Amino acid sequence: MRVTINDIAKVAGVSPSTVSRVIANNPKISAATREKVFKIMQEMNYHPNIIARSLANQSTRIIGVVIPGMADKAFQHPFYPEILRGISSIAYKNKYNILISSIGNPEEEKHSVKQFACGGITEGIILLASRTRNSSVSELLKLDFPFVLVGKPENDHEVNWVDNDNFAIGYQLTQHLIEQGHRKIAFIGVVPEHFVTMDRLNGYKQALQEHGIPCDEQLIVESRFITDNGYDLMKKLLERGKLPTGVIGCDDLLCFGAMKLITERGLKIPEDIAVAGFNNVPLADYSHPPLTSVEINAFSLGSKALELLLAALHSEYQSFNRAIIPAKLVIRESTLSRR
Amino acid sequence: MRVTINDIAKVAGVSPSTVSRVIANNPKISAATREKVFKIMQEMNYHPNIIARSLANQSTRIIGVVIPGMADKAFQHPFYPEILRGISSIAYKNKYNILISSIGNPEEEKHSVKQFACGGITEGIILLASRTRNSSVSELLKLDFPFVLVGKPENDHEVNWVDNDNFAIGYQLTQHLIEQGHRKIAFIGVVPEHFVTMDRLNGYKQALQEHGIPCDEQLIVESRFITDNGYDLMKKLLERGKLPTGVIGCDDLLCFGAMKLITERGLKIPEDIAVAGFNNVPLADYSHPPLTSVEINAFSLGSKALELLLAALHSEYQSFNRAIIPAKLVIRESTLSRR
DNA sequence: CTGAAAGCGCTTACAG
DNA sequence: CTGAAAGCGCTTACAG
Repeated sequence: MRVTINDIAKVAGVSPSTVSRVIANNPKISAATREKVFKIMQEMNYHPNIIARSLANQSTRIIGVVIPGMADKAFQHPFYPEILRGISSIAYKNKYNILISSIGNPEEEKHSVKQFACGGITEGIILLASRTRNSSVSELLKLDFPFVLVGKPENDHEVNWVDNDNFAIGYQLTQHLIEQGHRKIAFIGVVPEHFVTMDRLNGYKQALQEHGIPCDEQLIVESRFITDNGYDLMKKLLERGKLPTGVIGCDDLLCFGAMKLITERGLKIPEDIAVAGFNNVPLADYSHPPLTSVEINAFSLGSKALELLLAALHSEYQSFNRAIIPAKLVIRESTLSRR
Repeated sequence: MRVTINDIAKVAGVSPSTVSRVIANNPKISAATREKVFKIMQEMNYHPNIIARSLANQSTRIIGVVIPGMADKAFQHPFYPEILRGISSIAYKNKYNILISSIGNPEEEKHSVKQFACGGITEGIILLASRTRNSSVSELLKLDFPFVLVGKPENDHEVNWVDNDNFAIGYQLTQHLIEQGHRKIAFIGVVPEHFVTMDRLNGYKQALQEHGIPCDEQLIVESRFITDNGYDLMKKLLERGKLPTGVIGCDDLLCFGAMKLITERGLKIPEDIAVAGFNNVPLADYSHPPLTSVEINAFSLGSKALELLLAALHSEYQSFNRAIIPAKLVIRESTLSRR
């Protein structure tokens, strides 16, 4: 069916080895035969079979991306496409391809990870963390298969990982609100199983403490899922009889919901309540008022993750590396008191 | 290094063929040897090499997904993850894997498409349309490689494709506004190169016409990119001296921007201006006020696309199929006049 | 500079 | 029910 190396070898009157060497740009081939073979390859519309090459080379140039959150609606967060873009940009530069896990539930995730790691399809895996206890991490560790985690692992030392400094981010955003004169600052959307939210919360607590503001646990609203909506969380907060002057939401999307409730209650943002989020989603600019947030550079999280992975694959010596991607406070109207 | 079929054959004292048959669950193998071989496979932690199997089978069970819009920020639209989820759900059920194109610019896209199609890695391709003139379509057509387009092609007849009926959707949404008493309805965000937006616009025009409302071209605001923001488009509209009572944005995200400007100008939604969009992004529920939109079922677009592709791959006879995914008007406060 | 041969790890008619 | 052999389409030491 398809044109193979043998077909063009025959037509060119050379051996398959020679054709292979022409393709590989082996310098030992004479210019004459190189030309001749190339011409015939063109004419016969030859394209190397990547699978065969992978088998012979023992190298597939495919990396797997496992997205645990893909099952649920959270996957619609702009964060994920940005990470994928980042991964993809580095993949292209290094002639790698990206295989993504097709997963609905944790069962399928496990299966995907196993298949990627044991099936010899992928050379390495990028795992997008979503839960604190990620069984895929221990699985990959057990298999001794190269991978990079996007997000903080349970144990720093045996894993390659990339993340923001979420503690610092939480601290920074809280400090910004304190500087704007707030002392009653709520923190909504903490999911205890998610390191990200816990780290941000701890940053918040630290900032309060350093400014001599006692931490009121009643101002902290937990959430069971990262997808819970801010509207309900905000409502829960108000039902506790707490009326903060500032609200930090663990994600911008939560903030939009919270802002809706605040407005419905006839309160003004930022005059009555300032609101700030994390992740700087594109819409943060277009909410009403525009939302102060923290740009986490998801693109860089992705590209750096693949860089680490490729480094690990091509390095002779094993080491466990970590990369912290800088984040940046983006101040908008939702936290600007006009005093 | 890795355990191969030969290794376990030796240990089990059978031939590699037998091991292969055990793996393939060939019924001709005796229960006894089956058990024995399975046990040793377990003990030795054997996993078949997918690449080798692909080469022998001439079947990779990998399908490629090419995302032309991946280059730009538009990829952050919740639409894409949803499509991917849809594709992925069907992929998992059919034991297929998904390879995504790593592309930044049209050049890279072309390269990806060629590689996927000619390299023998993927058995078929799902192409997410983004431009009217998609060179990848003609490329794949020329290569006679199986693919399904998500979005409407230039020529219906030679392509498998999946889409919503965007004309009907545009019509439906416009009619809803007309029913709410609006006669001065603007339509913003038309990108002439995008079939989607043109079809929706034509539906709008048709609805106006059927209700005896003359179409005022001044009320239609074009956009150069799908990523243009609604804030600016809305501003452009108002600068023309046109003050509609209803605004339809070609995408919900545009509407959020438009709503921001409207509110800034001291106008009320929906009392002064009703706003409605398409695509029903998750945030439509949480905007202020909640945004009327059209649910396009992106998940189904994706899953149906893969279903069509698999059908095409496994069918003996070639045919060009088309699937229209139903959409549903979701009415929220942004268009509910309280008269 | 080029070719014959072995090998990558599997599958599958063909015999028996 | 099982094995020996050929083959999938490449690559790459080894000779020459």
